[in-house]
Amino acid sequence: MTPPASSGPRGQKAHRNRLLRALPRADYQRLGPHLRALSLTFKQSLFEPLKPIPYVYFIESAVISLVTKLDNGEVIEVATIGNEGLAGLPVFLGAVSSPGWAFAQIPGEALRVKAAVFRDEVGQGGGLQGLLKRYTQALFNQIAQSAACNRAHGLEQRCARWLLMTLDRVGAPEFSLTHEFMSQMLGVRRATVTLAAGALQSAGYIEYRRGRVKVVDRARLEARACGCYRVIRDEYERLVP
Amino acid sequence: MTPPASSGPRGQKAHRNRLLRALPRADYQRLGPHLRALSLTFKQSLFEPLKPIPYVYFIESAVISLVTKLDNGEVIEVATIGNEGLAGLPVFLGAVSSPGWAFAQIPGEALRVKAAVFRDEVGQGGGLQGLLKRYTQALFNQIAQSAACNRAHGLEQRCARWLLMTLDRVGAPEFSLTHEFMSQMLGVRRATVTLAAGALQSAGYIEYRRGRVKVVDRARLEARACGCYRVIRDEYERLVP
DNA sequence: GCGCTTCGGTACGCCAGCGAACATACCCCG
DNA sequence: CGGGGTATGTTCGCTGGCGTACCGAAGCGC
Repeated sequence: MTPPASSGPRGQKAHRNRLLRALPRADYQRLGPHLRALSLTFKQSLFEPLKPIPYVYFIESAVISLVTKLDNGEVIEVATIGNEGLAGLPVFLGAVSSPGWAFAQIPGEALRVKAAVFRDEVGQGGGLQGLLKRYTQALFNQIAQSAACNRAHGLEQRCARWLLMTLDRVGAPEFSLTHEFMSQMLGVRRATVTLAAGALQSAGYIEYRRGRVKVVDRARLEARACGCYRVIRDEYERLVP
Repeated sequence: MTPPASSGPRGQKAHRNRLLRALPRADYQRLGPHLRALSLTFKQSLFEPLKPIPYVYFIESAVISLVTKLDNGEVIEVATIGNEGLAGLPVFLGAVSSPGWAFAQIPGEALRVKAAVFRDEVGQGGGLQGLLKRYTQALFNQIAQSAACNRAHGLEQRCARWLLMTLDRVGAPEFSLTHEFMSQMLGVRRATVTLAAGALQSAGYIEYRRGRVKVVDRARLEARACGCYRVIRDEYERLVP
């Protein structure tokens, strides 16, 4: 299903990444030769706060967390990135580094390109430019919605939203996840996640056992989540079809 | 101090807007003739959720709130925009509209340009493109930091941060502000703001009377705020000097 | 200077989520 | 098959902020 990590790309439409698929042919032909497939392992770091961002990653099947590290050392997730997008947007936006931190939340495949090469390619104008702008807008919207959501909605709703967003990006109904990890992403205690997840489980929306979750009733899970989920998803659809 | 609202711009360096000042001369000469100065009144709306964004506003002395409207009707601020930037970024990013909502939080001057004209000008490439990308990155960072901050920090710290960010953009140590308004921006109850603001007042950092605040000890207010304030400010300095 | 509106202060009971523990259950590895 | 480590379950008291409500006071328009 996924090509071996060492092989190069074998044609635009073989990719699962939506940005690469949407790229005009001519742009892809310039960019393609610089793409290098690789597998990302759990918690593998893609770039770190205020250090130069070395590569831009087009995500195929992994799921990336974009987090902000606070003064007290706590990290909080501000966005989730999957095959709809790319990690390393600051490079597109003309920054060498950013205060954010990106790592793989779910292991999987990605294609990377050196930051300098990517910057050059973007500099050519072309279709990549516009595509990435629209993607920026969608990611922008995701973060803005999360910011509001973090303030206004209770844990159970946010928990449901988070599961759905990860679910969409993983593609499979079951994936690895501990309460501990989720608690960090959501910025709450582990014990509090246990309660919220327990509620979702006993309601019959999800099932989990020791580090694995399975969504069994997606529709009702979505009904339980806050509207933020839909707002974010719809905006992605609208901007990066 | 501010030009009459009806007059056109009288030269690039007369502007207080940092983007316009940083714009290469050639770009400014193309864009300048399309700029139209106007005064923004309190709560004047610049664009609304999912409606076409008619104008892009370069802010001179007003302060703009970018808010997200939630399903329950509540609005929460996700970013503050002042003379360091511009309202209507989705136009730059190739969107016709956005789920956000922008309005004047503090009245003042701005220069606006029709969205279509702005889009054309950006399409020319040039210096505007890169400048706006870096600005996008800075705004991006502001929102990401706010998202984390909203989750992690107590009201008093966020309150201090908010006051500082507005202060920086207003330019004057005193400005109009009610507890009620601030409570909406911060996503808390009015009564809770009264407590937090009261604490800051009795600590001697600020003074207020019926809808006006005055910051009397900026340094100590900054010490009371969370580190998010500095992270956001420094990133603006770094990207849009 | 009067009255109305708007803003701020305060109080009540309530609840989500906190911090810190400790108890259990699962699963992998030896 | 039996540890040991890791994940989950549960408890305790605590606190920040909630919803609601009422009151006083400042300012504005007349």
